[in-house]
This record gives sequence, C-alpha cells and structure tokens, in this order.
Amino acid sequence: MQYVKIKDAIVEQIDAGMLSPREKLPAERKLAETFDTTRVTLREALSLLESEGRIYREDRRGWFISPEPLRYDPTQTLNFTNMALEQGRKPKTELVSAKSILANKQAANLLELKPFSDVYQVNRVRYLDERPVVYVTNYIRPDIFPKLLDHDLANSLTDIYREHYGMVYQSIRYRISTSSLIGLQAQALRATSGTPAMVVERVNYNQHGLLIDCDIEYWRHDAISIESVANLTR
Amino acid sequence: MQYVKIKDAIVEQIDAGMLSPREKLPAERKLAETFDTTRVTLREALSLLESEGRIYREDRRGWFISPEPLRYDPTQTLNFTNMALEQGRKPKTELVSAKSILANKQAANLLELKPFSDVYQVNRVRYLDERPVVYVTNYIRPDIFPKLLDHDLANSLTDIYREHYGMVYQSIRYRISTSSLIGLQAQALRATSGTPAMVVERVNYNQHGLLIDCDIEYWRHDAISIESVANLTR
DNA sequence: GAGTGGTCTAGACCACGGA
DNA sequence: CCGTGGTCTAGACCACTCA
Repeated sequence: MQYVKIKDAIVEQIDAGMLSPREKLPAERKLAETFDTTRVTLREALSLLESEGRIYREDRRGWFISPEPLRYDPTQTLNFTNMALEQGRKPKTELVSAKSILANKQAANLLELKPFSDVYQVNRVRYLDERPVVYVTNYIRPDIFPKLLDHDLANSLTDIYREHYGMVYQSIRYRISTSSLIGLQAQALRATSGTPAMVVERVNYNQHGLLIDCDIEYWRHDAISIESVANLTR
Repeated sequence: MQYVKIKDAIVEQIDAGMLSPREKLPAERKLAETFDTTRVTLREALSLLESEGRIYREDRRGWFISPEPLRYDPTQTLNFTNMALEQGRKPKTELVSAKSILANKQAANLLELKPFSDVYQVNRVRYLDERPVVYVTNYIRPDIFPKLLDHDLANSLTDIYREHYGMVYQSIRYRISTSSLIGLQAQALRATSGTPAMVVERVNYNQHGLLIDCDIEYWRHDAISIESVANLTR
C-alpha cells in the first residue's frame, strides 16, 4: 500500500512544521514525481489525508494544510461570530439568499408544518480566516417572526430574534451525521463534489417550548470539532 | 462529471427499492460495463455513495447497501446493547484485548494522568446485525476500579461499574470529529484503509465529579447518527 | 498563455474470499 | 481454483486559475 506510505511521509512533513496551516502543497504532478508514482496513486494518498482532516482541497486551486478546527458546542446558542472570535479566529458571514418559500419536504419535516405552509429560507456561507467552512440553511416560521426578511440577515439571527422579537432559544434538538458536499453547497465552499462533510441539523425551541426555527449546516469536515458537556439527570 | 450521474443512477435504484439494505452490489467490473465506463471512474462513483453513507465496503468482499444508522445519544449512559435493542437491532460485543498498560499519550491526555501511570486499556468491537460498526478503546483508572480485568468485559462496563464498584456516570465531556479508519481499527471493522469514520471521544465523571474513565470510538460513519437534546440554562 | 487540477481511459498484477 | 476487489501504471483532454 504505497499510498499509505506517501500519506505518512506527508504527515511527517506537516508535523515537523515543514508545512504550515493554509499553505498550499506542491502541484500534484510534482508530488507524484517526488514520490516516484503516478497522479492516480498520489491522489489516493491525498484523499486519505483529506479524510483524516489534515489537508483540504479548493476546487481547481489545489491542496492546502488544514488549520485547527473550530470547537463548536451545539448546546450553546453562542453565535458563530462570537464563537470564532473567542477562539482567535476571524469570522465572516455572507448572505446567499433569503426568501419566503413554500415549505419543501425537509423544512416541513423539521418544523412540523402542515402541507403548503410558507417558511422563510435563509442561506448563508460562513468563513473562518477568509476560508469558507460552512453552508447554513435556516428555515424559520413566519408566523412567529413576521417581516424577518427586513432585517440584516448577514448578522446573527439569534440577535435579531432577541432584540426585535424578544425570543430566545431554550431547548435544542440536534442531529449530527456525515455526508459529502455536492452542487450548490460544494460550490459555495469552493469544494469539489464528494468532499467529506459534517452535517449538523438543529431544531430550536423558545422559552415556552414552542418550535421556532431550524438550521441545517454543512461543514467542511476538517473545519469543525464538536465538543460539549452533558450533565446527566436521573 | 460522469461519476455523479452514475452515483445518481445507483441512488435511484436504492430509493426505488431495487436494492435492499445489506444487499451486495454487482461486481465492479459488471457495474463498469453496465455504465459503459472503466473501473476507476465507477469506483469514484462508489466512493461518493460511500461518503454519503448510502453504501459501505467490506474489505475484498464488495460493496453493500447501508442499513439505517443507529441513533446514538452521547449524553445518555444507555448501553450500546440496550440502545441497539431499543431500536430493534441485534447487538453483539467482542472483546479484542484487555490489559494494564503504561499510559500512552492519548490516555494520559484524556485521563489527566501523571507520566508513567498505569491504566487499563480495553479494546472491543461492536456489531449491529452481525456487521462490525464500531471499534471502542476504553482507558480506565485502575486506582478507582481495582481488579477490573477480572470481570467479563464483553458485557457493559457501566453495568460492572455500577454493580461492583457502586459508581455511575454523572457528567460526560464529549468530542465528535471525523477521520478515517486505518490499520487495526480498519481490520477489526472489515474496512479498507481510508474508510470514512466518525470519532467520538468521551471523558466520564462520576457522581462526585471525579474523572473515572474515557473511551474513544471509531464508527463506520454510515452506521451512526448522533442525536440529542440540550436544555439551555442561563 | 502556462500550468494546474478534474476527469477519464484501458489496461495490469496480485492476494484474498468463497465455492 | 475462479472471480473479485485492492492497487498501480502511463498516459490523455479539458477547463479553469493565476501570473
């Protein structure tokens, strides 16, 4: 298994500090030559490194060393922005689209809506240190947040909820799984189809136990580490 | 992007019920011929399906349709066994090894041990419906659980803790990330090097806030969906 | 415009699984 | 022992990035 050896050789280079986070690896053809192999085999080694979260790929731009992942606690309502700042990272949020739509299957399912309900759909891309790391889709009940789309949605939704509607999260149901980036999500994150992803789905309830919104997050899998504490009550 | 189309075609077959969970796909060479392409391209499509969690691979045995994932709540102490049974699955646990070792870096780190401490290391493989889905390593403090290795470790550790030492979990710190299976873990799960994995690390504290053990779980990523509820206290 | 990554072809050999 | 999957070779063309 040549590709495992190549992978190990590159890991060694990274761990020895020869390659720093965000730095670009040499061209695939160069690397293939260095390890005296073909591009196919070399790419197998790179894919392995990618799935271990040591490197990542930007579509047609090449391979880069992964920085430290963001520590993310799904049980905190802490903003993405504040979370990033607390960890010494530079956050940025870009609004992709915000509109009122007829609930699709996913939204209807998560928000427990009747057929043909309207929902707000907000799509955003979030950056860490100029790198796009997560594609977030929010579905929001318009009966609870009328005229939500009039606000600046590049800011924190939870801030808007609190400041303009007096509503805060009380309880959060979340689901974490893995998948891969495809199509729109992939493009927005500058990834190629098939890039491994961590998927976080959250359904949020307010202080009265009312289901108010949900979000589906597609993370580049190397950019996130989910960490939390649970206190057992029995 | 031919391989995306091939992937979609196979997904369609699965969704239409032409292929059932645990069923083996046709041989790669057959599939390649069916889609009028080469094995390399076909395998790209299969890898995509794998990373989406729709199919999985058993080393040298072929590709199979993924069953429903197990719903797993890291904030519950519920046994693997009971969790599986509750969800109508057939669990099995196999002891790989159990011994006292000099703490390695990982164990020392998670258990906050002094250098040269002894720890119990227990390795187990867990099955769902005869399929190996997770490789678990436990590190346990021997000062808290003397003679632990005398018990039958193919059973639930938490049961042993409770029944023989009067100790239960009170609080759990956990971390979830993705990586890939390699070496021992891969072999034990009948996987090839590079198979995507979900990694769950847990550090467990007893009813007095004392750190008592930790476990590192390598899941076949298609076999698990992490689901939980968090109640915010502020 | 040169170089790069994305994708694909058409083979090959080997070791292992399963009959 | 046959067929299969695991691995690898040695190319090719195209579209895109970036200098």
